[in-house]
Order: sequence, then C-alpha cells, then structure tokens
Amino acid sequence: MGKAASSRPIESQAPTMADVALRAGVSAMTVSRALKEGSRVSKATREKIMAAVNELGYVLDQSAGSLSSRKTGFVAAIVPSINNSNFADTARGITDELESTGLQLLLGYTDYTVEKEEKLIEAMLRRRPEGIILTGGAHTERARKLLKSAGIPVVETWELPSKPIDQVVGFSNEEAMGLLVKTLARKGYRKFGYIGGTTSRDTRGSQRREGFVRAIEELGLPTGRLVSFGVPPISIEQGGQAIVSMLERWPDTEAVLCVSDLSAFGALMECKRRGMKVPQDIAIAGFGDYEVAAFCHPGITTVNVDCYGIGRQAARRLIQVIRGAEKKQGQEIVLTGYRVVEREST
Amino acid sequence: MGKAASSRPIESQAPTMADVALRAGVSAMTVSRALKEGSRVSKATREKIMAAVNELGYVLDQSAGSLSSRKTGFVAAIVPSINNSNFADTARGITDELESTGLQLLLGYTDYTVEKEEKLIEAMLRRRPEGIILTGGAHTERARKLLKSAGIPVVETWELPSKPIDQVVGFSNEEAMGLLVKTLARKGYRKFGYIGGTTSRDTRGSQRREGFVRAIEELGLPTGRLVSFGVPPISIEQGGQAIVSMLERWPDTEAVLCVSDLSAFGALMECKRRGMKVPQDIAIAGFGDYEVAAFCHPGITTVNVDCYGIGRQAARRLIQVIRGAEKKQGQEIVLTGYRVVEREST
DNA sequence: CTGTTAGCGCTTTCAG
DNA sequence: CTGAAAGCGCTAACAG
Repeated sequence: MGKAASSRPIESQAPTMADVALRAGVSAMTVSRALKEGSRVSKATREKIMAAVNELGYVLDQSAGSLSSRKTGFVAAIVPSINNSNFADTARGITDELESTGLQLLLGYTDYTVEKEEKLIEAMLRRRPEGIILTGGAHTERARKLLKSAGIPVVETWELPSKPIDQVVGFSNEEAMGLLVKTLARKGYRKFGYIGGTTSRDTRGSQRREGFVRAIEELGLPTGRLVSFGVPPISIEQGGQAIVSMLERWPDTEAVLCVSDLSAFGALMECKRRGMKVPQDIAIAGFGDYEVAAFCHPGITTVNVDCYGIGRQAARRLIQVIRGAEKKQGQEIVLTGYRVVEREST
Repeated sequence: MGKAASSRPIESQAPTMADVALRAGVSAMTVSRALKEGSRVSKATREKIMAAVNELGYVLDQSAGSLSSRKTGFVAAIVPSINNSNFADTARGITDELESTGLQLLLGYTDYTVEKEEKLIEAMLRRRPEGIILTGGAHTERARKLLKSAGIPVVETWELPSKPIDQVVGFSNEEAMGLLVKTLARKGYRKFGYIGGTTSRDTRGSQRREGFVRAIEELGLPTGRLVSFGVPPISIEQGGQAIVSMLERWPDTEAVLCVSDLSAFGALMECKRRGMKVPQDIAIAGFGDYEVAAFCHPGITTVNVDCYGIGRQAARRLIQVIRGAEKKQGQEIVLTGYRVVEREST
C-alpha cells in the first residue's frame, strides 16, 4: 500500500523520517522537532506533519535518535527473580517512577547467581543505559569493573553493601531480622529456630540468618537450631519440608523464623496438615510481608519491607543524576523502612 | 584513567571501538569482527584485540551496531501485570527461550488496560523490536494499526482471539472454565457460584465467566449466582470479601468457582476464619494453579495452565520468523494445554 | 520558525 | 584474513 517511487519490490519497509518529511513538504529536521515536546514549530506545520505521520503509521526510531543525541533513554534494572512478589514490587516501583520521564526500563533477572548477573550487566551495558539498578551488594570483580568503566550512576538496593559501588537504597537485613527476634522474645518465646536456604548465594537470606544468630546470642537464648533446606529462593513447598526437619531434630522449638513469608507459609500449612496448633504448639514468622501472609489463616507475623518504595527511590536517585540536577555528589545511602507486623501466628 | 590525546578535560568517556582498534593496532572493522562470533580473525589479532578490550573495559555499543545492521536484537513483550506469578512465569519462559539467541527482552505491563497497552506498544516500537508478544486479543484500533505498519511478527497469547493479528499461542479460557464446572458437576455439586472482577477489562476473566455461565446452562443447573467484586485483577483480600457477599445472597451455594487462585485462596481463608469446613460446608475452586493453591490447606482445586510454556512457545514462534526459518506462513495458532487439578477443596 | 551540514559508533559492502 | 569507504536514521549545531 502506498509508498511507491521505490525501486524495491512490494515489501513494505517501515517508513522513515524522510518519508514523513517528503509527504509533509518540510525537512526532516522539522519533523524531528515536531515530534519532540517543547520545540517551536508552527501550528500549521505541525498539523501537516502529524497528518503525514498518521497516514504513514510512522513511529520514531529511537535507536537512531539516541545514537545522535547520545542519550538512549534506557535505565537497566537487575533483580534476582521476576517471579517473586517482593522484587516484582520493586520493579513496579522503578517503572512507575520512570514513567513520567520518558526513560524506559530494561529488566533482567539473575536467578540469584552473580555469574548470571555479570552476563546480564554486560548485555545491558551494550544498550548504553543511562543508569543501572542492582539488587544487593555481591557482584563479580569483572561486573564491578564493567560498571565503573561504564561511567553511569549505579544504585544497589535491598541491602547495605559494605563496599558500595555508588549509591545505595536499602536496609539492613540483619537488623530487621534481629528486630523480629527481639519482638518475639519479648512475648516470651525462648527456643527459637531458623529456616533458610542452603547456599549463600541469596545474600539477603544470609544476612537475615546472621541477624537471627546474633540476636539469639545477644539475648542469651538457646542457639543452634538452624535448618537449611533447598537452594534459595526457598519455596512454599520447601518451607513445609524444612519444618518437618526442624520438628524432628528439635521437637521442643517454640518459635520458627523463616527467611521469607513463602517458606513460612509452607511451614504453617504443613503444621496445620499435621494437626498442630499455631501459635499454641509452635509459633511461625516470616519475612517480606507478602500478600499471602496477611490473608492466610492464621495470619503470619512478618517483617514488612517497603519493596515498592525501594524501587521508586532507586529510580528517583538515578533520575536526579541523569537529569543532571546534581553532579553525583558522592556515595549517597538512602535507608528504607521496615517494621515488624505481628499477626496470629506468633 | 588513561585515554589521553583528547582535547576534552578529565571526564572519562566510555571507550569506543576506534579506541580499541588504535590500541590493538588494527582497524575498527577488525575489532568488530573479533567481537562477533563466527568471524574469521586470526588468533593473534583476536588476542591483541581482546587484550585491548579488557584493558579499556570496552563494551560494544549495540545501538550503533543495530542502526547499521538494521537488527536491534530486541523482542518486546507486554503482560497485564508483572506482579502475578502466572504472567511472571510467561515472561520467564520468553526470556529463557530468548537466552540462547542473543535477543533481549523489552518487558512492559499494562495494568490490564488497553490504553496503557497502546502507549506501551508505541514506546516499544520506537525501539524497533524484531517481534512482539502480547497478552490477549483486545487492543485499541490504533494499536492494531501501529502493529501492522511495524511489519514485525506479532504473537498474541493466553487467549484465542476471534480476530488474531498474526500468530497465537494460547487456549480457550471459556472451555477451560467449562471443563472445571463439568468436572465438579460430575462429583455431585449442583448449586454453583462464580466470583470474578467487576469490569471487563480483564478479558481472560470475562471469558472464564462466560465459560462458567454457559456450562451451567448446558448442564441445566441453577443459574445466576455471580458475584463481581473489585477491579481486576482481584486480590486475595477481595476474594475473601466476595465470598462473604456470595454467602449472604445465596447461603445454600455448594461450590464456588473463582476467576483465579488468588481470589479462591482469599475465599478459602475467609471460610476458615468463619469456622466453615471446606469442602463439606462449601467447595471452592480457582484457576491458574498458583503455588499457593497447591500447598495451602486444604489444597485448592484449580485449572493448571502452562504459563511458562506459553512464554517459551510464543518466543519460539517469533524466533522462527525473525531468523527467517519460515517466511511467515499465515496465521499460526498454537493451542497450549490445560487440565483440571483436583485437590481437597472440592 | 525552518533548513543545511555534519556526524553519532557501528556494520555492510566491496577490495585487496 | 584485513582494510577503506559509505551510510544506517536521526539530532546537535549553526545559519538564515
């Protein structure tokens, strides 16, 4: 349809800006201006151009534009898993904050491995993002180097890395888990158990576990009741299996804290299946305040984290640097809030 | 650091291919070849180049490359929500299938509105993806037009649109819900109720509802027990509120089918909270086979959908067209499987 | 307000 | 196996 005067056969190529310009009887530059907000183009000209744009179904080629303007309009974000509502919330926060800026999100997930993260970082840097958001502070040396030579702002989230690359938006998982222990200790529980994954690739999980151990020690409570089960992220099902193991080894455990609400929910359901009463026979708590924790029965005590806010704030920090409001004034650290939410499971 | 011989001040620009070429003592073209798989470059030259690449921390600029090669290496995918494990699974399927091809995913979510979808489609087309995957068959007219003039393969998923744009990878939500009704009717349930969202913006939800109504009619069972509650996607909490409404209006309902497992889970927990026995007092079923449905107590009867497979197959269809294996041979429709999973809740 | 010229960083194409 | 020239589609910079 249309688009004649070409030596090529029928195949309809996507129209270019020159095609629009020709049709509107102006130069390509004027078309470029008309399609950009806040450029001075006369109303009549703009209307002619818009008509041509609509007739041709023209869509700006941003790759070409960004090569010229040296701004790609991309922001990269890397999360451990997309299939985890905590991180999905963070991704949503990033997108929402980006929406009004015209920046577009390049999202990737690492499956909780730094090797995949490194590959992803490299793949994304090939797209020349104007900033990048990472989860956690554990990265390969090569990834750190690539990030540094990229010369773009970096925000690490969800933790407080001991060796931050650039900016940080997060909280101490150790302290948050410690707070949960102390809150429950105050209610009278003494024999605490912990359920988490087996490897240390989930650094937030490791930090929570450390926070648990340290808090138990500080309070002078019985130590050692740690069950590691499954490769992180540990699932609902694995939470159920883990508590079986816990009950076999330490049947007199009074309260079980889990690395996340998903494992806590699995543990809770397994207990109910076995006819145990929660919290009378055993108390269970999780981490992350997933929707399931709030609405299951009994509701699960947990630590609420501002996942969405982490995303928004991380994106906001990036935008401020990208849009040049501030000239990257050193390593900013934004602490995000968390709070223990007590429910019927404890 | 390094990178002298420039008139510009200290600020370290990202190195370009010319910088690498200079350092390695070859032409830019040879660097380009060395960085591309399966190109003939002598071992010695390649080593020199790789050394220079590493020293400079060089990363290929794919925007520039794709402008020249007319291949962006992008595939776009649009889902209703990223924070829904069914769609997250589909997104994961797409990414996994794409991984070996070097294609990169541009992911966006619509919040279940066709208006946001249209904007997203336009934003993504500006990046010149080589193919695009959509959820469902409801789109604005303008979105359809944009898609057509883009001249790229399109795959609609999760439904069987009556007016497909191009390819389809999905299943009939109507039939799937009908199958669930029939399965439960066979167990003796007669008075069926349905819980779903209020508007029709969730087209899959509407289709499931239609499938429910039609199956009930076909079986000659009591009709009309439909509760609409909340704007889709209806949450766990709203599922709980909806069943309260159901019980008030039709207290003798025997089995409640919900538009998704999330609302079913909410309904189930609300029943337990009220001391009702499931399935003795009331049976509950969901849709989607979310992890929570499998491991809650009692387990929730549901319809398992191959979410991950939808993603993989959709991506595979796209890749085949993109990589030119087949010249877009008309409207392909791939039917994906589903099956009723009976658990203790019915 | 509009046009012209140049060039972004890479790859295609054609020579060697 | 390597290089030189040309140009992808757009926008910065300058001119008018």
